[in-house]
Amino acid sequence: MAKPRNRLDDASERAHAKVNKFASRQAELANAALTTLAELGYARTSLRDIADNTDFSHGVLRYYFNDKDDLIVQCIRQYKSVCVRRYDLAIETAGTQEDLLNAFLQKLTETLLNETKIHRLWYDLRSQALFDKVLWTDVKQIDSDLENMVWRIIERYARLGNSTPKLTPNAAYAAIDGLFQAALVRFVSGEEDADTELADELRKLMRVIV
Amino acid sequence: MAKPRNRLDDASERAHAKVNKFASRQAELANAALTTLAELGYARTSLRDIADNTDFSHGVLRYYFNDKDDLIVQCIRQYKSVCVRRYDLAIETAGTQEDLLNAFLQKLTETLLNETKIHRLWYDLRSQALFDKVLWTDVKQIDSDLENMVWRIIERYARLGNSTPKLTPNAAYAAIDGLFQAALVRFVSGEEDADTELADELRKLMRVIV
DNA sequence: TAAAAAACCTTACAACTGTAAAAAAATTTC
DNA sequence: GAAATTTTTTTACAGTTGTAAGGTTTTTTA
Repeated sequence: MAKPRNRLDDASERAHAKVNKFASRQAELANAALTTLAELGYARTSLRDIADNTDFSHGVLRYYFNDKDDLIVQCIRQYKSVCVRRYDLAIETAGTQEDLLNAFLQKLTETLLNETKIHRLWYDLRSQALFDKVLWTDVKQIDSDLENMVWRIIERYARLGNSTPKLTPNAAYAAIDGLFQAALVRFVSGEEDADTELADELRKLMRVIV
Repeated sequence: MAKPRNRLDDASERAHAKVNKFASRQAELANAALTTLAELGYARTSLRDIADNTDFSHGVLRYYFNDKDDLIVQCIRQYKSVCVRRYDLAIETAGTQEDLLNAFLQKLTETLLNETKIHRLWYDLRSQALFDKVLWTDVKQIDSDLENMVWRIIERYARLGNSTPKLTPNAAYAAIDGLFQAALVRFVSGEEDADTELADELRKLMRVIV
């Protein structure tokens, strides 16, 4: 039986809707900011640049975010939600070591080619966080999430091959991330086969670290 | 027998001295810029910030460098000259695999602790280069020099142990650099034992990649 | 539907940016 | 030691920055 609605319910529903609307507008703007930042980089992006990629004026950004850092932190969180569970399906469905590795490398090279600029931004922001304490907490959180993601893959890879990882989660992520970053650098600088090189290198690396 | 000096010799000597003086003043300023950049990061450093770390006014920077990018490129070259041959002596004198690894890790953890800010700047500039083509050539050159340096170590390490490297120079450098970068992040964020962790992780990594 | 509130836009501002030109000081030249 | 040149400082400038305040429009409220 439906609850009879009274004035209080109406008010709280409206309030709720308002919060949601505010949040979704925030997300919309953060998304536009993400695009702009990915294009220009942290150092070269102004609030006006970001606003130019929306239907709003740059003053509106001040309405939805306390300041520029606040906006960028929201951006980072937006990024996180996109990238952190990318490989989970591949991990679960893979039945053999080779399947798992193929699925992982497939996704990884795919995102290297298709989301190049976002990855470029990620490394930019991670560097910035070393100078700007405000960004630090969120960046660290994403890095940790990525590390966990990589470790889930490594653990499953090891289990499927009846072996054990030879590195700590820390080191395994750092090494794989290093290879990805280097491949990104190569790809941005015009090497078209950066993706297949990355896959080859990662195959060799996986072979020795588990 | 001393060559009799004539007017032409004098003139060319003076010209030479002048060039040297200009170059050494350039180097002096680039060095100050390096310090400031290391402190504040690329995005937050203005020409006035740099000049404040010298006895000169910010207009002088324009006299010695064409523009800001020119100054920063000189900075990067200054950095390169400092860092690229850091491990050569250790490589040459080491007689056993263990000696070599110890010497390498010793130097590496030392520079992690003592030159933290310069390393932080390096990763910052490498990220910037992905957005700014002007920085690209010099950054790429340093990256390549560092890769060669790491590869000399790996090759010698392998030879001393009668084994062969299991990764390409590319991948070996990327993995080791990844570990170093992660250790830098940990150290900057306050983990005091980041250096010993780095050493442990690198020992494990070296064991499996050659 | 009039009043109130929220959402959004325009404009303004003070600080800072890289660059440039002109003035001053120091050095070199003859 | 006067003139010319180089080096350095000062000052100026036009553009950009993040931020804020004051309106205007739109939506909600009663």
